[in-house]
Amino acid sequence: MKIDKKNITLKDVALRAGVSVATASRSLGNYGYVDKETKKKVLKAAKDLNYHFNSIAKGLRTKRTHTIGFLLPDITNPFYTRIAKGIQDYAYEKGYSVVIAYDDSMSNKTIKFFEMFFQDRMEGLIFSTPYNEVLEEMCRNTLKKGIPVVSCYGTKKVRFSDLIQSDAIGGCYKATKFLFDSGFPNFFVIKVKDSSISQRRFEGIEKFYEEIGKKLNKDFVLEVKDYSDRCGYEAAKEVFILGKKPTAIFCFGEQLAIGVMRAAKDCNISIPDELSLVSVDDVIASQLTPSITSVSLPVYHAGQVAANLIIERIEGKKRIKSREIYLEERFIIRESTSYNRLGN
Amino acid sequence: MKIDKKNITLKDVALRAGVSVATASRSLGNYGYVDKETKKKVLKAAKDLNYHFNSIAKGLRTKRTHTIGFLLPDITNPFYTRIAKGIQDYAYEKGYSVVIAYDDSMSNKTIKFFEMFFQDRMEGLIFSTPYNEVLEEMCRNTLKKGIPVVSCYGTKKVRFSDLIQSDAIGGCYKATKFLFDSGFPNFFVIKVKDSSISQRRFEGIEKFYEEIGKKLNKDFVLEVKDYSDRCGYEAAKEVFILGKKPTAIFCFGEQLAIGVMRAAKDCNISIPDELSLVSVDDVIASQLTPSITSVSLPVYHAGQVAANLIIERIEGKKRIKSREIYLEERFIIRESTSYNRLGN
DNA sequence: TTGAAAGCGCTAACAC
DNA sequence: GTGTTAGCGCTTTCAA
Repeated sequence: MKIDKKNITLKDVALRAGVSVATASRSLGNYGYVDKETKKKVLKAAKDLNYHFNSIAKGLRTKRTHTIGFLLPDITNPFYTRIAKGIQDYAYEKGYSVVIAYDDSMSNKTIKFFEMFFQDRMEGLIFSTPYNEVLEEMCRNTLKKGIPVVSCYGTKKVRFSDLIQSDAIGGCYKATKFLFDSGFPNFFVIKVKDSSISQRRFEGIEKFYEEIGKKLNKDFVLEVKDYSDRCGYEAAKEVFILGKKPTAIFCFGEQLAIGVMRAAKDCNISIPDELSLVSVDDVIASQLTPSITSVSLPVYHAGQVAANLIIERIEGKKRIKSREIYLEERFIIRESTSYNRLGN
Repeated sequence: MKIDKKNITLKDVALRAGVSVATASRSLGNYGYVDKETKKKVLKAAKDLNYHFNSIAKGLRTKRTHTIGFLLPDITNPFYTRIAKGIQDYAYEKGYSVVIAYDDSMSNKTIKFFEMFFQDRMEGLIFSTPYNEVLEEMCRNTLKKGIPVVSCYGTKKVRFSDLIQSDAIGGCYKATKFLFDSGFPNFFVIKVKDSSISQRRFEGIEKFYEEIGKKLNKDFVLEVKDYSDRCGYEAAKEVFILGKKPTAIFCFGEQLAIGVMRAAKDCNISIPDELSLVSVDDVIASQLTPSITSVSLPVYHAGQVAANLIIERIEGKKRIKSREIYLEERFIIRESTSYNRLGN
């Protein structure tokens, strides 16, 4: 295997084309005045030499990197990588590359990310992570340097240029209406304690009940510790064992619903024949058997919006005021729900 | 919001610390001879000024970027992002950052990636993508420039420095033995036509049969077009409708197995009571109900190995010969399989 | 329309 | 131990 000795630079290209580096630069960079023929010569020389542009050098000179950093909590979770895809697809289109990093919710990794973020002179920050103190401080730093920050389904409790959130209230309102119309006015809810998003989801349910002038029975609300399948399993199992026989359960997270499915299986309760199940998130809901009727978040679209907002700011069309955008959630009916004629 | 006017450079730090840029550089870079006290002064000055090192400039000067590119087909698939995580975790430890890109199996995106790869002067390439012509050409280019290339569960049909593959034969051997010992000597297989990995998996089955001196009944081998859940569904459904009543099915891909579960549900066949199901990949197998007994690939570990190999080469401990590493697959017994006393 | 030359922020000889 | 200085490869005045 032969290895190219020396890096080909603009100078080499210019030499071969018989022009100056300035002209070569203008030809390759598509700017300034260059004679058509000259340009053609330069392009040919570059191709002949197998020249690869050095964007490091360009970056040093122009102080631009066309790079956006995206921080997410867990790279193996499709919920976040779908956001990442939305961001990248949009950013690439606009000539930006995006560096994806995850911090596994560990602040030492968050610190490492920001070190890299600043050292590599990234031009914008998008994050989908929950609150932590390092993030808060770093977002402040970032903004102070004039670099825009967008929270995309991330925490609301730090400084940012723009924020994208889910219209959780609207989504759960739809789900509630569906359950009600399907004959399950007394469905159970599994929500997470001390979770602000769970709280907002709950407001969606309350809103519906308010509108129809009924009261929600607090006995049907189950509060669990976190969004894990284990919590869903334990909560459901307890209900089943106590013989409460719910006809429908609404979970505020997909993993919770997966736990409920397992509990139902254990107790020989058939979904959807004996129990209707509704979930939120829609990450693998469609792949399960039965597939789960879900409130679906437009994560890919959210990523695109985030990229759009940040590039808009990077390119200077920045409005002073920060924006908060709430993206609508869809409600998708699948196999895990049925119609209940009895209405109990 | 106040915005920092000017970028703080090494010069500023040196000025404030009352030393030369060289000394400042030595202090911040931890190399060469620097007096302890001097170093302390420089560090303080840097902190005071909120100095952020400019790795673009460093890169230009040293011609090193400490960056590895990782190309995968689909960023929303946890199979690949677990590899990515393995790579990043290892690389970060060694002071490298990794740029993750996906090409959605579209060669124009592959081209874009390599443009970026060369322009940004990345020092190593890892890919998990299947064969395509652009990839082949670009890998050749990359190697010619002296940049190492590692295929991590990617195609074997291009030039590379090192290759990591799965011991598909061994994994399927284990699964076959399990099915046999569980009383299912006549299980059905769903494999994919024209897939080299499916072919190797099949060899694992044949190997077992050879050892016990029996012949595999070809009637039990189902060949489908691709690895989609749809193909799994259709193949299984047809078998069920024909009344063949298999007692066990072994799928060479998780999505195939998901399709089989759906078909079984449709036909009122209970898993595992009436049908045992074994799968390969282990991406969401543990989250399904019932959870699927699976051949599990050590993807995270594979990523770490890939990162290790490439960094070894980048740092010059390169052996001439290219290596091929086959990583063992585990076999995990879950709920989708039972024991068959009848043995038919 | 093209070229000469300065300089982006850093490192690494080399001199002191 | 520390400072001086010449570039790394590119863009961008400015002058021709």
